[in-house]
Amino acid sequence: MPTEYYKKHSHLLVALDCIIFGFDNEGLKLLLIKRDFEPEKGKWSLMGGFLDGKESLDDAAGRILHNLTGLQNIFLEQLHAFGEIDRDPVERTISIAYYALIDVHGHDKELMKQHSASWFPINEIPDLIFDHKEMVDAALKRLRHKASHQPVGFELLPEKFTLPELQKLYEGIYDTSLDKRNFRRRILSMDVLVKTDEKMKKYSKKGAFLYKFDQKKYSERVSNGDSLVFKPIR
Amino acid sequence: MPTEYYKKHSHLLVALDCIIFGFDNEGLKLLLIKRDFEPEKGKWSLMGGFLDGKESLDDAAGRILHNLTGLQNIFLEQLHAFGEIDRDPVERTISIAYYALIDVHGHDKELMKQHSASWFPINEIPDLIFDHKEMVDAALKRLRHKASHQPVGFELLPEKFTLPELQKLYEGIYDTSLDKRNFRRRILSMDVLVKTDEKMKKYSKKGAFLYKFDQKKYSERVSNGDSLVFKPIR
DNA sequence: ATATATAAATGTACTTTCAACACTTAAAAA
DNA sequence: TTTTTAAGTGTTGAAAGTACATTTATATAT
Repeated sequence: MPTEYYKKHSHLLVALDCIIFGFDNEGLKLLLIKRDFEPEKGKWSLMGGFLDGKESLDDAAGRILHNLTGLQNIFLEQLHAFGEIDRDPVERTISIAYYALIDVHGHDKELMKQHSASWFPINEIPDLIFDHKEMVDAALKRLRHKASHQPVGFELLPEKFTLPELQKLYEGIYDTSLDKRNFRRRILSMDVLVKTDEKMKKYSKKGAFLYKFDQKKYSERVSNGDSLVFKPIR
Repeated sequence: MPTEYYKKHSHLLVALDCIIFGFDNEGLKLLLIKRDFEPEKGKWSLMGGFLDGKESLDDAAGRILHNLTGLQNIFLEQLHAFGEIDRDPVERTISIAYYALIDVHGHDKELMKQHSASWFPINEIPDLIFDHKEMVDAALKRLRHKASHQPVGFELLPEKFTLPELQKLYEGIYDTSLDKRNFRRRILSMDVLVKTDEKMKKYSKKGAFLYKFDQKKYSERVSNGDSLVFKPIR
């Protein structure tokens, strides 16, 4: 039962919006949906939804991400709470934005169709509803910062990936080009990748060796306070 | 008018809680209040309040900080939205936590009394209500991260401060000791401090020169994309 | 007046990390 | 067998980071 003190304050709608990043060896992509309800029906938008009574914020964001992608146990992190008074023209709503990193290939195409969802290159984002552009900008900034300190890049690739792919990913994230030798040396010196004996010949005749990220090795070192930190990538 | 679509979703209380850091040359301090209302009356708590209808989240956090300290235009940054279902036993409430950095001396003592507020050394935080301990831990982590990349330390000191004070501050934030010569060289090489010709003799016979932070110089360089970044301090 | 005590201020040499740069190799296709 | 293409590999010079000890200014005590 609400006490008197609590009663007099206003109760608001709480929304969640997901900034979903993907990568497809061309560059960094953003997943958007075409809104099928008012207001702003037919406009491009982040995937969102409202908080239900019986779920935490993190769970709600996970549910919304799952609704669009069919994916679970994905990298999904709270970005920021957006709360300008008029951000939603219908009714005062605050939105907690989350950003997700997914492998652009491994998700449910049927759900994509249902939501009229589509991937956009990060430099060709169309006009978005409400304050969603602001959210995307903040998410990109966060991703860039995060990727320079923690090994989140791997979340955007399949389980096995080549070093040239990983380099392309970082080049996409930072919109820059990197020296192959320096990049490989730096990544391998972290000692969190495991080389397999398989080669991937999708992008070259010679083929490139596939690697896996060793989450266990990484976690152990981090929890040892071993200050293993991804250096900023330049 | 809410559309049908919006109506069916639940409306929640939105709270704001402020993690207020200060520094007094002994170490990093946290400002807490003794709650004067139920639930958990008499227990230690972060300063908080509820979002009113006609203010943004940032404004609300500023209002709450002002209510306790009398201060305005203070470093105040959103930390995280906390939304576990049972975090407030009275009613489902989500709380947006903000953290603030203030000069421990320059605030309103009268307001402090009214709220039975008190400063606690960061290593001697008493039991706190709800999930406030979690908020404090997250804020401290954020402060440590932030202070290693951006010049936020100055927010915790008076306008004029000595290098030994600044060093003590960083030692407090990181709970470590630093080499005087290396610290001074690093800080001064950033070229964002202005030396005054005044000396402060509070802590020594010889006295130490007072410096000011040159916000303008710093901002200019940052907006030039000059990648002037506070290196992590070890 | 002189000695003493205290914290402020300062410089150098060594080590590690960063950044720039070009050739060789594997394998498919011609 | 040659050609084409991307993968893979090392070295060197520059910059930044780290460790470390003595001198200086001034208040206080003798």
